[in-house]
Amino acid sequence: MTAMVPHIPARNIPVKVNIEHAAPQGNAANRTDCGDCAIRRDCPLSLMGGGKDGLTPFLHSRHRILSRNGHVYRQNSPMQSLFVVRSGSVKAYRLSEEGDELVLGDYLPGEVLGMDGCANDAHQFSTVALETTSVCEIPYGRFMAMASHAPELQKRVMALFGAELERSQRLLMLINKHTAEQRIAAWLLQYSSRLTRLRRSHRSFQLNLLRSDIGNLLGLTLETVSRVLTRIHRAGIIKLNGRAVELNDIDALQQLAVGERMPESKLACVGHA
Amino acid sequence: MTAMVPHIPARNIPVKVNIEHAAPQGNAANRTDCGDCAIRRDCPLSLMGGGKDGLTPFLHSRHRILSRNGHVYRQNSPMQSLFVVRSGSVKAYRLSEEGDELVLGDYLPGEVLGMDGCANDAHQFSTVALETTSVCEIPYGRFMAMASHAPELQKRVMALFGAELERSQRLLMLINKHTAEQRIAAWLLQYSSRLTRLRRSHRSFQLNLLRSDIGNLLGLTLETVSRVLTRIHRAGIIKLNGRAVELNDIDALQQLAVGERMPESKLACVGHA
DNA sequence: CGGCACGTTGAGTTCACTCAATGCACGTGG
DNA sequence: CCACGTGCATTGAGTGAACTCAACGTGCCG
Repeated sequence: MTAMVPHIPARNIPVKVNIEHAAPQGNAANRTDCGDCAIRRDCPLSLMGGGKDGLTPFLHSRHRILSRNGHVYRQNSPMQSLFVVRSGSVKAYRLSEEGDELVLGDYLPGEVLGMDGCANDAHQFSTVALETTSVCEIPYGRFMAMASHAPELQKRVMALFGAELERSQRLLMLINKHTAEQRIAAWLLQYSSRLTRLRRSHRSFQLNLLRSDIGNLLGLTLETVSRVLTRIHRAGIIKLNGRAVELNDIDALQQLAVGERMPESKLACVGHA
Repeated sequence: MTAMVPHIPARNIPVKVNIEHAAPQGNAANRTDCGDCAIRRDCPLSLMGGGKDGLTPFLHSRHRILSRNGHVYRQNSPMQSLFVVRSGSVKAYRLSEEGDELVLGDYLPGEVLGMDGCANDAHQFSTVALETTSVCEIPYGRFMAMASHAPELQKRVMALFGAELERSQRLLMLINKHTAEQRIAAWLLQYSSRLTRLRRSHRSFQLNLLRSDIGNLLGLTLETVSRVLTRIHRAGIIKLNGRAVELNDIDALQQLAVGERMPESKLACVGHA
């Protein structure tokens, strides 16, 4: 068996964080400007390029830098802003009445947090940084005020809502009717394709969630996640090294995701090497 | 064992349907008026009582009567309207790429359908009448146009979205971390409390979903649903007769829902009678 | 060094699944 | 009228996928 070498430092991840788009700290009180933003091309809330002059001057959006385990907002807290992830990643989770955690998903740069609070002005779940993370905060009230005069913007709000719904329905579908192998394969593929949108490598990436989080998200135990991942690894379909993942055979992964059994040949030809 | 007597006719349910609030057919081309609507007190989209004069004159909302298995709208069809259930009930389901059905929930009178289409102007799931059902159709475009001038209305739209999200997250939570018994107990309780809002009996009601639908919704097989229901029935916690349900011991049901084991005494004292 | 967080792996169990048979109510057509 | 098919539900027997419990490895940090 290969030695298990989690390469990602555990506690406080000092990994490469694209701090580049963080405005110079201590300057202008964190005021951000869409014009300066490195992800403005991908930002669903930016109006840059839409012909207008950008949201910032009207909205006074600000950025915030969070370190690992820092909360963007907490369940039941009043809803005041939307947040766009600029760099890093964020986990959404929810505590049940009985106190156990349910992971609902994760957010990557260019994705929007906070829609869960629009219902009754209180957030339905908590969101926490998985690593050092920069978010752009957009006051919800002003944003909606603008939106009501700009059909273009209103449409985007709706689209965001839809995305949120779609996200949770996909998950439901995945959990409801699929095996552990299918869930994990599908999740890896989905994660990969989200990276593509970010113009990052979709073949080789780091998982930002712990095994326990993945399990929690997909309705599995962490042990099962671990077992399935190493099984797929041993079949040669992915390469796995702690949280580092490489997708060697995306087709095979897709086969797994739709319920095809793992090819025995794959299992054999790797052996115990 | 008690004889199994499904009391509900199967194919085309001729059950008492509150046709009462259906405007006189053939008159005024189905035009409805919130002022006449029997559920206006419970209607989340009516402005009656909000001080204004009701939505209808502006919106030209109409009602539609569907018989069992009639679709309100279908997955991927363009989104044009919101619908309020006035009587009857509606099932929401979604077909995956592989073609299998996932039940997402059901809608009772006073609940709003159609929010799933706001994302990209196409519905994310299908909705179909479970029995003879009357819905009120509200043109989405006009509704949103009104909403952008009436913050009161805009708030409601947001609340509807939130409700939709909440709904799907609750389901996720139920499926992700709970046993068959817990899922069914919790679902029964939730259903019961929805009936309370309708001022119907929350102790005694008819299930509008088939066993297979319930299973599909809760991530179980229909056999498991059947087994669990009869087990709870035999424990004396509910009374079950086909689709007719009576909650005898709501406390015990709540215990089940949070994972308490079924009291042996209950199992014993009913025996095989 | 010891403690901790995270991950992997094994052994045994169990809950929900699959497959299959049966029962009831209803509708249809001879 | 009965015979038959169909839709829905119940029930049993056997299986298996994922669970629980438990041990151990690794790397980090105080």
